[in-house]
Amino acid sequence: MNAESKVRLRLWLRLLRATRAIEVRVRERLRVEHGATLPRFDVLATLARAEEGLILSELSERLMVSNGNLTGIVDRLEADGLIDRRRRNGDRRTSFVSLSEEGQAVFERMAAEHERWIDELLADVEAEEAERLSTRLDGLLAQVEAHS
Amino acid sequence: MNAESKVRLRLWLRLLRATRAIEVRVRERLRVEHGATLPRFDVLATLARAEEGLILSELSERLMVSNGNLTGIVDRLEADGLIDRRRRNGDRRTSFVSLSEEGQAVFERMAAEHERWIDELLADVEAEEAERLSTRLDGLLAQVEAHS
DNA sequence: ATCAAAAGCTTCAACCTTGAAGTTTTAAGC
DNA sequence: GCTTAAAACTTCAAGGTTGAAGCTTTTGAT
Repeated sequence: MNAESKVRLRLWLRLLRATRAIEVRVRERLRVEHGATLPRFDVLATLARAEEGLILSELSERLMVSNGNLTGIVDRLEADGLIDRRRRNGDRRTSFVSLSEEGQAVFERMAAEHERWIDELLADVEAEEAERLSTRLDGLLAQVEAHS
Repeated sequence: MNAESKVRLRLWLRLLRATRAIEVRVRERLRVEHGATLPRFDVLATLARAEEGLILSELSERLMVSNGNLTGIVDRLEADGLIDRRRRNGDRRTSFVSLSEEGQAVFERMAAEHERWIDELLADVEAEEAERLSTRLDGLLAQVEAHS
């Protein structure tokens, strides 16, 4: 293995560690302050960004999780009254999902706090630096996704 | 919420997406080519780096997962003969864990491929760029960990 | 119109993950 | 020495996660 591969490997390990560190803290907060989990929050956030709603498979693609996984999470969110589920375009295969009124309200409260937590956690990252890093991670994502 | 917090939020979201994208691909490869999972690989990798071995709680801290979680993973790795478990310093509370000979061999094979996969996935990231990003993520991790 | 293939879900078993509660063992204070 | 606190695990229930297998519905090719 050449030296470049070591450097890339290190990048991947750091990426994973940094992400996990933040993830652990966000999970904890979501649980303690909202009785929520990260996957549930992610689903609500993705729906909130989608305006109209999404079919399940679109949701699973955006979240990068399996379809089977989403079935369960969405089941529970629906049971809790946070999302609505209906058919789309008369296609009887699809499950079109959107935020309920309550889901919208609940999400907005969580999202505002979530933004605050991240702002606190990353307080020492200058805006410019954050911008730069974001751009690079975006590029990185694009490259990774180009591989199949 | 001010503009800076939006930028930081975006950074976090990008971090998460990039990490997940890589993670999904690594998981798939580990499964298909080695019948392994990421958590198992992570445990082996951490032990391989530790030379002597580690007690469970040290392992859980490094991996940023709960103690209860590790019990199960380590149970299965032990059952598969990849790791050894014994007492340390006569302390009968601790579970001191290390790679078995087979575990060492299995890990080395996986690690070499893992490095290759990452090298392929991140092929378009220049070494210098990777270096820079790593350093920044390291700083970011330190800042996050400073928050409790 | 027919029928094979694809799309969209759901179900399932196995594993991962968590935090809370409980057990055993060690350390600390008196 | 005794007793309380702390440390290190394990167990457990609930939820998340996956890929494989299976079901229904739609699409596309003929």
